[in-house]
Amino acid sequence: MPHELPKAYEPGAIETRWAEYWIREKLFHVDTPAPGENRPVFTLLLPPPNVTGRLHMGHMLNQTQMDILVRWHRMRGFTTLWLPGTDHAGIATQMMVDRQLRSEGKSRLEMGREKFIERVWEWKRHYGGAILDQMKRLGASVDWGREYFTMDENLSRAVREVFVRLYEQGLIYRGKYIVNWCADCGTAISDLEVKHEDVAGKLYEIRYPVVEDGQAGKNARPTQFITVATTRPETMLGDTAVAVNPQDERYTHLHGKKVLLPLMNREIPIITDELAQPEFGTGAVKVTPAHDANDFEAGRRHNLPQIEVIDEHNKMNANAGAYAGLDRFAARERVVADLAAQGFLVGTKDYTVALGKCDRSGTIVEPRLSEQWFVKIKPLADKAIAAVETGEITITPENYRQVYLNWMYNIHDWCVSRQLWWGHRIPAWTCNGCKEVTVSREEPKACTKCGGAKLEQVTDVLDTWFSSGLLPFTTLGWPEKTRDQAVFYPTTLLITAYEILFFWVARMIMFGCHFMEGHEQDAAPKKASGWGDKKNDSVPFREVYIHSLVRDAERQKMSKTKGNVVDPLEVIERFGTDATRFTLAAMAAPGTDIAFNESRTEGYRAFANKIWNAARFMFMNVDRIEPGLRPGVRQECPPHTGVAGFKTEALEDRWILSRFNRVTGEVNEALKTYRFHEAANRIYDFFWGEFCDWYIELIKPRLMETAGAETNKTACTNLVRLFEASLRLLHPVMPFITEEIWQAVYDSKPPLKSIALATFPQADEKQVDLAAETEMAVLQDLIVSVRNLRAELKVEPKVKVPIQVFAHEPEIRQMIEHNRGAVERLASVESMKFVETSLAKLAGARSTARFDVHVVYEKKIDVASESAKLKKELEGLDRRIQVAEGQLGNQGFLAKAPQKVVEGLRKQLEETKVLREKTVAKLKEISS
RNA sequence: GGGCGGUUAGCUCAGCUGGUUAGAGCGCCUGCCUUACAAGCAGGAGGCCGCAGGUUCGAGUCCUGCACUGCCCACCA
Repeated sequence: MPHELPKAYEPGAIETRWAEYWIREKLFHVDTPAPGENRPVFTLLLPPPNVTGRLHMGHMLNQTQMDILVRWHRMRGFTTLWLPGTDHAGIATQMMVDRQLRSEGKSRLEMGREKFIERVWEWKRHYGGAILDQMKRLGASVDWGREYFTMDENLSRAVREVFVRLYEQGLIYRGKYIVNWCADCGTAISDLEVKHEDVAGKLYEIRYPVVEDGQAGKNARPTQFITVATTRPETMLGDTAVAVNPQDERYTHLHGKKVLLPLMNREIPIITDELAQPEFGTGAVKVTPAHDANDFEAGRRHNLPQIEVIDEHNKMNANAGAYAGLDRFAARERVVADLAAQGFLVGTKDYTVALGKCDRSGTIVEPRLSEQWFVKIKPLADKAIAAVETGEITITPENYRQVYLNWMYNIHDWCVSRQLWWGHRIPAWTCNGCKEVTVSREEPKACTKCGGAKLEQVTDVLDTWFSSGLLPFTTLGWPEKTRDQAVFYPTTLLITAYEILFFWVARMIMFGCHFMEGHEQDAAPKKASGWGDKKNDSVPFREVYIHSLVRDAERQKMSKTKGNVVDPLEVIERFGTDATRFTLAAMAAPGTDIAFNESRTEGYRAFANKIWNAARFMFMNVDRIEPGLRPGVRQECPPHTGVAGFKTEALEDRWILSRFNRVTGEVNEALKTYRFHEAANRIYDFFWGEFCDWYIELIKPRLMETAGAETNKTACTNLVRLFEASLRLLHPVMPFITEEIWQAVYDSKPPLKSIALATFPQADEKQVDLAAETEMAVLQDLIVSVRNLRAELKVEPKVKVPIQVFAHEPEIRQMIEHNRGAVERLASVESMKFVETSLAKLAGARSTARFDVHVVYEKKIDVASESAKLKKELEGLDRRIQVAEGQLGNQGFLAKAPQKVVEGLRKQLEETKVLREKTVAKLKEISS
């Protein structure tokens, strides 16, 4: 008994079954190719999801696109490696476990570092695989045998190696600088982790009394003031200067003088510095080196003291005098009130301030002076700039190239230390004695400076992106020189969301270009699409494709707080993975965001259902006509790139084969340039609109017993062959349903373990048949015309009508004659008669340039509405003729337009004229 | 303050390098249970392609300005 498809298409069961099968059979496992093996290579790194993550639509879009390309390459014979893994996600994971502990009434601090980290590992073992399990439901054809975790021992070793090397190269330094401090997370964060938000705030103008020469300072009555403006009055407690611009003549007389800092009664100097811009405010600015990055720089230029007044919990500290212990915002209110009371507040203006908030906790970030580790970025950035400027790495869509470059041009040193416990601990040790820091691959036995044996490892860990930035080579065995590296590095492509262009992509490029300098990829990797013959093999990938953002149906960004997050698994549950994948692919026009619309997914489930039913139709016939065909096909199934063993007996055969090849060409072309939507739509239109709507309908008679055994057999074989090839064409987008039907085609005994290993169709020029396409178009036109007429004449659906056809070209007439059966069946025609003169003027007739067709049916014509309609038609035709004649009479057009366009227009004009004549005749007839 | 994108049918969107009559899905209207499929079939209505100029033989497509809208980047108090 052959493999049966159930009557109803139920994606759930099919999809989980095949997802499991693919993994169980290790279908996507890639062995390291031996030297000399010459298949082209396609390598792709999965952007590692956070271990704490849950699958969202962005992931699904990302993975759908990757999987489409991966399957497509694999089917085209590339050695295709798609490398999966997860990211330890420092802050996110630590926070999650923290929260868990708190709910148990425990605390991280009581527990201690070691116990805590153990606990995180335990958490990871339990829940860390969740997101990858979800991925499996998507059908992602990754090599599960190579799965990694960024905290794996080998990857951690590589991280230490990188850190030490950078340090030795002078590219890592440590120091006390202003960093973005998140009190909630209790750690420094990088510029990228700060999101600015415009908020209505105030600009406070405060006057500082100038200390006059010869006066005894504090007790003297001030005679003049200098007014500064600030949005953060509480920081004035830590002011150590007031700056004016050296060019600003308003303040020349104050150069070298001092002011008395209100509330603190501290004398601070007036300095001249570019920091103060004459145009802004009063032109004088307070300088707080410990709480503002600009002021910090100015402070260094002028050797100013750094007075910290806010601590790591955002509370005022002892240096804030009377304000100590207050929260920074409470302090602000108090400071402002006191300044006003003492007559120092000149005014308050409404002012929009760009508040920096921590990306993760939402807390307002405090610029804070603290000891951190930094990567000196310029030398790395220079290489990363060159790689993109020279085109050694291409970025698609192209506008992101400039975005990337602009960011790189203006890059700042990268603060890589984090005051967390979970992550890669910085491989540096502080000597208990002399406080010297030793950076080393292994724990040092003695201090490099004083020789002391008591050393303690620095408690900070590295920014998570530090380790993920290394993945393109560390996952391939670096720092060892491995065969994997030789083959798979540089990876071919990186597909990711715009959000992490700087976080991740930029860092990978910097690290890759730096650490893989001099690397040469083994064998000549064949290009998926034109990245040319660029020599630089240090780059982490040759191409970057930035996909769009998935929004909700109202174009709103999905976010948990808004509660508009669409859970992909829920959508999958209802419509199936294939339909959901298809939706994402079909909506993924490069550069435009996707407003995820469920009704689209519903439509694509209908498409899957259509495929399903077409398959059922096929099997129904195969099993009746040629029960041995299914295994038979298996036997004669060599790897082929198109439709093998297809016999072109009839017009529809030539036509569908031609269309298949054309569509195949278009699909391949579209995938080459990441035009997923185009690939998806081409297949959709072909399968539904051509294969199902026309081809299947047209061959039905040939499948009927009355047609005879030979005809039956050919039709049946053609159907199977074409279907099988279409499944391969569709497989990258809809892997599950295609696998299910493909396996059934071979009666569960396929020539390969999976359609995923079969060959992707390639267009064969020789099978493109223009004549067949033209003839078919006329035939379809004829059938549709009759259907139209029937509707117009309100012919009862069940009634078959006689028609008359006039075709002045003998070839066309002959072609229609040949396909008489098709016309009769598909247009509910009782009989078709050819006539020798035009039928154009008859009521109940329709004309095209190629033929007139008349439906013979008694029906009173509504003369008024009919002639109105004809007049409107005529107007349109006249307009077209006028435009065309105008163009063709234009010397400029004739001289400059391409031949093809001119000729096309001429032909169109001729046809329009024929049609016009027919319409005129008809109008005349009706009106008379 | 800089930069980028969007504006096409009631809704969601295609329309690549300018070229013959601007497309699709959903929705809507009419009619069909035509033995693969009602998650279907057949037919239909619906568009000054945001506005104003310009370049061109020819503009939804290129340029300029404007309007509305979204996003990103930024240490001007």
